Amino acid sequence: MTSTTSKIRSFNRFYTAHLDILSQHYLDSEYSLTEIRILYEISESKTITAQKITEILNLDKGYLSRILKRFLKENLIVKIASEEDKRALNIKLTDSGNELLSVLNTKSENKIEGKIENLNSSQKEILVDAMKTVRNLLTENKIAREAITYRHEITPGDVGYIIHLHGTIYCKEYNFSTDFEKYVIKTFYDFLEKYSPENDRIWMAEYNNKIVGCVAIVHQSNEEAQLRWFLLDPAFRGLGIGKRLLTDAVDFCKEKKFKNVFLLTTNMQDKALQMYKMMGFELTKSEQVQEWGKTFYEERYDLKFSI
Amino acid sequence: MTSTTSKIRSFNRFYTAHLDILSQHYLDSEYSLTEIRILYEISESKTITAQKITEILNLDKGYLSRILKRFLKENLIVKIASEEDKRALNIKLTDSGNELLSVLNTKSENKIEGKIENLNSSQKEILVDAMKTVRNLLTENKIAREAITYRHEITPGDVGYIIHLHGTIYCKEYNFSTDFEKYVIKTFYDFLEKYSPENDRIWMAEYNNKIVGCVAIVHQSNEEAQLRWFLLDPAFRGLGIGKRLLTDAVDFCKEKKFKNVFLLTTNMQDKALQMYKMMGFELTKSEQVQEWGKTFYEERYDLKFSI
DNA sequence: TAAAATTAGTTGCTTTTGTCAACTATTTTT
DNA sequence: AAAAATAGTTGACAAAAGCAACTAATTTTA
Repeated sequence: MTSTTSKIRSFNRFYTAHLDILSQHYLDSEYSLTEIRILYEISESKTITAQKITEILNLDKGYLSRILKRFLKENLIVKIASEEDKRALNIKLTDSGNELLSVLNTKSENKIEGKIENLNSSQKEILVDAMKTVRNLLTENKIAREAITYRHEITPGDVGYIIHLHGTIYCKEYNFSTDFEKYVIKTFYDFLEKYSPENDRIWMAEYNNKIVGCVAIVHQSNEEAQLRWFLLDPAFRGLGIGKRLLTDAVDFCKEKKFKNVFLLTTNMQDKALQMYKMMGFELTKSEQVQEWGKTFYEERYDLKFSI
Repeated sequence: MTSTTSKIRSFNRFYTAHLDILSQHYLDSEYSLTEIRILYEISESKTITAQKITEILNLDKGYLSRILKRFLKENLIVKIASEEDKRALNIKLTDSGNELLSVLNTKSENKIEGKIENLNSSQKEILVDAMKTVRNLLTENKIAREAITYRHEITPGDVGYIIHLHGTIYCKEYNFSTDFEKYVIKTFYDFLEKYSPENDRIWMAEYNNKIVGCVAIVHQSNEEAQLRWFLLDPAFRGLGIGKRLLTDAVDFCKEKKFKNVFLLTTNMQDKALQMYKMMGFELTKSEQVQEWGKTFYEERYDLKFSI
């Protein structure tokens, strides 16, 4: 068994080598990698103090001072005495500094282009998405709440993906067989047959353009609706996504003036049950059944809206 | 619009900073990053020549020679005269070299552990998968044929994912509406209702544990079968996956002694049509229809097996 | 098969890169 | 108003890396 950590270390070694190759071309130029990074930082923030650069790039101030001195002599930067702090100097790129950087950037981009030239556009998308995921997870040391987006219009692929999530998650967590997925497929087919954009709605939570959680309200009559397909990818629990989805669903029921909303679940879904109860749902029926390769209680929960 | 290249550059800068932070701890030890990498390379290949190390790590041989001299003095390595080439020396780690490296490795792993401690196991899986994808795409500058795996047992989640692929790909390529996905859901439900493991089969091609292509054979009688759901993610075309899937499907038909296999498609699927024809399928029917928000020809192709 | 070219590794010398501490001028804290 | 901290500069120095000349062995070539 190789642990997560050692897989990450392996990736780190790989990426170190990869970055080394990309930075080779700087040897052609008369500037070192550090010098170019300094130029890049100056360009990024338009105007910056030396102090700030040492912080960002972890450089010794004496070392940086000398590099900036050279840049000044070569007319790549200008130093402008700061108004607020007379000790500090605001550093800016000159036109020729900008030009140099843009030449170097182009070279760097060509080098990268060469590394991905055989990938088609979909593959490039896969690459960029994966990088985004790596960055997100490493930066935050968690999945950022802000990285989760919500929507409720059904677009092609959504229903299939939600079925897929049901199949995999229920198999992983409760060891349900493929029969369960077949059952979900049936429920979705029936739903789509009777789908009324007015009275039915599916909410989806997404991370990196992938659905990670969902819930739906399906009207049964003008008075009653069913809450269905409440599901959250285990990787995305504890981020308030479930609460947000359920709240949206219940709010929709109120807005549509349903008098009652119910849901069918099993006694196994402990996490979901907890949330249902928190939203005010109450157990109204419980029955032992044997299905999808398991024995469990099928339960009905109801939430009545008082007038 | 930010291009792929600039997104990659941005990731590179991010990861450079990330690696810098991780390597900070080497400042505590009396060895430089280069020296540790050398030790690591020696340990990896059990026994290695100096020449090989210079190639792998891009080091000057004079520089390396001196580092190895220090390692020798400190009893971290031994140099054993090579039998085959009397100029060369085989380098090996001593016990204390191994010990040092393992201490450093543990430190490095702790540092990484700290970076991911708030991720749960599913999130760690997502991270590792994403790294694998990045690595795969950058190393090969293409998707490696060997990275594609094939299987034909239906596991939970498969059917949902295949429906999802149909929905997204047909929308992307032919602008089909969600009605098409609904139709696919119906076809799968019907299939699962009558599914016979003996006479029906679905083949799936996977990359990184994700389905990227599929095809199925559905028996109609003892004599005839239908080929269905032939689909390939655009990112994975041109790798021979389609051919492999179709060949498997046709071979299965031969094995099951069907006399005829047919498929229904549209005139729009030019790429798939080409492959069908290559496999020996012939057009037997063509009819104009208006569906899923488009007008097109629905076509039937047949492949008869001569006795 | 002997001379020429190449290769693995070492060593002396040099440049580049980076560190440390002392210093000035200014700002912030007490 | 004095003390402490901060932005930046400079001199001295050490570490990291590169270059070229050299030895000894191996491979190529003619």
